[in-house]
Amino acid sequence: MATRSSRPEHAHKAFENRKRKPELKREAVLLTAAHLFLKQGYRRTSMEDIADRLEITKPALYHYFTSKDDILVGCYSHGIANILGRLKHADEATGTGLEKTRAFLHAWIEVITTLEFGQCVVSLDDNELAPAARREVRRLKRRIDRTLRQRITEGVADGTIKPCDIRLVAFAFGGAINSIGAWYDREGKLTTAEFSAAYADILIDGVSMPPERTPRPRRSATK
Amino acid sequence: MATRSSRPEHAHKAFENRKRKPELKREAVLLTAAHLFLKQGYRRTSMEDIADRLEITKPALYHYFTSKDDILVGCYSHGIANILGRLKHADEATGTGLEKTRAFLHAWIEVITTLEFGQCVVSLDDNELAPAARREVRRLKRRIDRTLRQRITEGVADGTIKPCDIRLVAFAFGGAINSIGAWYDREGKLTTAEFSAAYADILIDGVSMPPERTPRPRRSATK
Amino acid sequence: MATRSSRPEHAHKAFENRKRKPELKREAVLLTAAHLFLKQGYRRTSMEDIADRLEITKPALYHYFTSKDDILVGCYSHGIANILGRLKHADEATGTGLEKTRAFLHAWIEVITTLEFGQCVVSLDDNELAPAARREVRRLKRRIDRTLRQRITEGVADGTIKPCDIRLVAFAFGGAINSIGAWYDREGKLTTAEFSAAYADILIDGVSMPPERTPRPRRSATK
Amino acid sequence: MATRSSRPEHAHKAFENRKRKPELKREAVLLTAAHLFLKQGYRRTSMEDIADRLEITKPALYHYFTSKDDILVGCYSHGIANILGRLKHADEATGTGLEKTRAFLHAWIEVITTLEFGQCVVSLDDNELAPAARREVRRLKRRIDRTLRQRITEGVADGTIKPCDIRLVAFAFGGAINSIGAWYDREGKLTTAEFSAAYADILIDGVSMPPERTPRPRRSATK
DNA sequence: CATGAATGAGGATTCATTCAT
DNA sequence: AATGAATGAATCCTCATTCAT
Repeated sequence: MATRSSRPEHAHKAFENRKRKPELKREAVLLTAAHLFLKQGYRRTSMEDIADRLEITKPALYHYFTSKDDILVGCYSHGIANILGRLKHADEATGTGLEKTRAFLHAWIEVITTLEFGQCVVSLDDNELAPAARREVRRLKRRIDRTLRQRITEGVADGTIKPCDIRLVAFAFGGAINSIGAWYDREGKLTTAEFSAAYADILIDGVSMPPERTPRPRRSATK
Repeated sequence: MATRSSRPEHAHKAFENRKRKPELKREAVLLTAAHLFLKQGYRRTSMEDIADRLEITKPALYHYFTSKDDILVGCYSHGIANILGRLKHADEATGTGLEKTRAFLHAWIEVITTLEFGQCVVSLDDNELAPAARREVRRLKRRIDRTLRQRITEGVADGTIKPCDIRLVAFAFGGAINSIGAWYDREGKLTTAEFSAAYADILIDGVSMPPERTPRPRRSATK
Repeated sequence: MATRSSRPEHAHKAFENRKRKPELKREAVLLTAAHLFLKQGYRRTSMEDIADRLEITKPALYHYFTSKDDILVGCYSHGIANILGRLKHADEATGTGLEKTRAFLHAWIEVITTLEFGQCVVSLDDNELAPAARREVRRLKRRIDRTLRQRITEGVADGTIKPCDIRLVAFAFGGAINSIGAWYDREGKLTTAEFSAAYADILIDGVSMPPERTPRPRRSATK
Repeated sequence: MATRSSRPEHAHKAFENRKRKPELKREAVLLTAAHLFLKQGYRRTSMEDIADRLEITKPALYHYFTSKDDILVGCYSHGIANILGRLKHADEATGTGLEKTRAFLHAWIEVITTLEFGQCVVSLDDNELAPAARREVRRLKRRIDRTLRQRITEGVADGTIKPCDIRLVAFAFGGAINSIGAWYDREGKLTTAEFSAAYADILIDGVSMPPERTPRPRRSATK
């Protein structure tokens, strides 16, 4: 209990001073918690882990959050708010359904790779949440999914996207994007923007070499 | 307390008879455990949950496995063995790199959707494993990834796959496929084969409408 | 969290104004505390509960009382002072021992039903008190008991009360009266005075039908 | 954790042997818990207190009971079962309403003074219980009260009990009897039977000297 | 005076695991 | 081979109380 390791590598400075904007401290708790939840999982992260890392005591956490669940909900809320915010931007993009879909994926990928909160939304298991909170979180998640499907549907309608099983496509895109958190290295060489573009293109355009645009007729197209 | 009951809907019959191959029982434990791990997560599944579902006692589990970890490792092993087995088949397919890649994805998807063990490998958090086991599991996972990358590389080489960031493509495919477990409904309408094909095609061919193959100049290209 | 709100239905107005006699505030705290202690029990009432209800902060409570215990002691003191005060009145009544006993019970019942402080004395568990306070409280409680016994003794002496085990009678009366708090509804239909009289009569006169006043001599009274 | 005082003064021998009727152990837990609950109150009695006294570990308690609440419910059930059992006996007594009421009080007092479980029912605060358990307990408690009122009503009907406010009478009787636990000394000089009789008589017959109904002299009063 | 913040000391409960039989 | 019993080590959470401002 005495010799706890863990230097404050994070934004724990918020707790250095007693009198300080409580919002900052809430934020600091969420940031730290999000980090640990992603690294070790929700269950394996104890309130003590979080407190230790912030160099405060366990009960102090309960000053800002009523329960561990509440902290998780906080991470989700932050993440979802961010995602929806950026996604709305992307939504205002004009263009073909295909372009809008691409913009949507871009934005989504960016949130995931930029914010740990965003990653919480896609990586953490909302089964941990109490029923009420879970319902709320799922409602918001569904909203993201629904928006994506609408873009795809538009694309199919205006002929820029191939007729396809929209549900399946949305799942494939979602899965590919959500998995990013598991391996993406924030310090990698690609810039976030480059990465987002490249990743979105892979998903949208596929990888198969497009048929040569030769005059000769071909039948054996991809499928 | 609570409604622990739950009729043995699974393969617990192995325990009905006293005289029975222990191998069968080990199998039954793994099957049940895999099911619960996937449904509730490893941490939230207690040894008692597993024992209850099998209608045996907790210590009996320790007859077949030395620890909860050991059970998890068992699930992984089974899953990996299966995946590698089927993937080897797919590998023997001949054809262009593109075709081989497609066959590989097919096989992979099939394992995931068919076997709970397969799903364990991709859905469960290997952070739960002891270091040694974790290393082993990761080695095997990497093997799958490596194989996929090789197929893609072949495709790029023989011109059937567009030049692309292979690492990125492999991740996208992996993510999309591994996420299947989260939403795929074994009782759905599509047959496994149909589903695998459709899903693999989405990933490989993308969804953007291929440019018209006419000789005339085009403007409204995909991007 | 939770619905702590609860408009100040009680005498918390003492805290509305900054400049105010601290005595009033002490009183307000005690009143609120007594109410909560009786409703939820001492242990289940947290300092925060009290503070919330008064719409002040927790540390503010420590301005007026040194500890939770101290508040409880305050409730007891108030209650005992009140009880003894009223009981002295009753004591000054003249008449037979029976009449004085009846008057005593009256007064006692009235204190219990009228004052929450009075009820605290009889309903709250003095085991919660620190040893010193406990001794004091018990001394005072004993004083009440002793006074009652004296009245009864007088009644036996002057022939208005049947010879009986005085200790037992005092306990029975005490128990019946102290239990009132558990079910008595301050808003009930009986007025306090009516109720007190009726209740005291039951205790003193019993419920068995008095033997017919026939001319024949009888010895073996009720039993 | 090492030097715990508390010699096993109670029936903890049930835990001396590993293989033993679990019913005995459940019973031992309940007995010990009832004792402590009565002595220190439910809230102030920790699971560790109970475990220590039984010289077992805390989690072992959870082998026999699912929660602290469950233990309390156990005490209540035992107590209520006993009370109702004995009360049924008393109920079968024939005679006037007055006699039946007296028999009922007898029985009730006996249970209280004989069994700690019985005392739990009347002394412990059922507010501690979870809503469901509380409802059940209250239902049973009400049954006792209802039976008492019926006896009284019968007495009023057959003219052996004075017309009175039956609800009030039942409360007075209940209060006086339930308070017994607070002061009754099992080791006292009166035998339980004598005590029960005396106490019931006080309640039923009151203490006021019956009006002399003959001019002739009297000698020995009622008792 | 008053307050938001912080804390130390429990307390109930869970669970993987090990004994004794 | 299998079981009921038991345990140690957590883990979440509560609360009376004290600081720093």
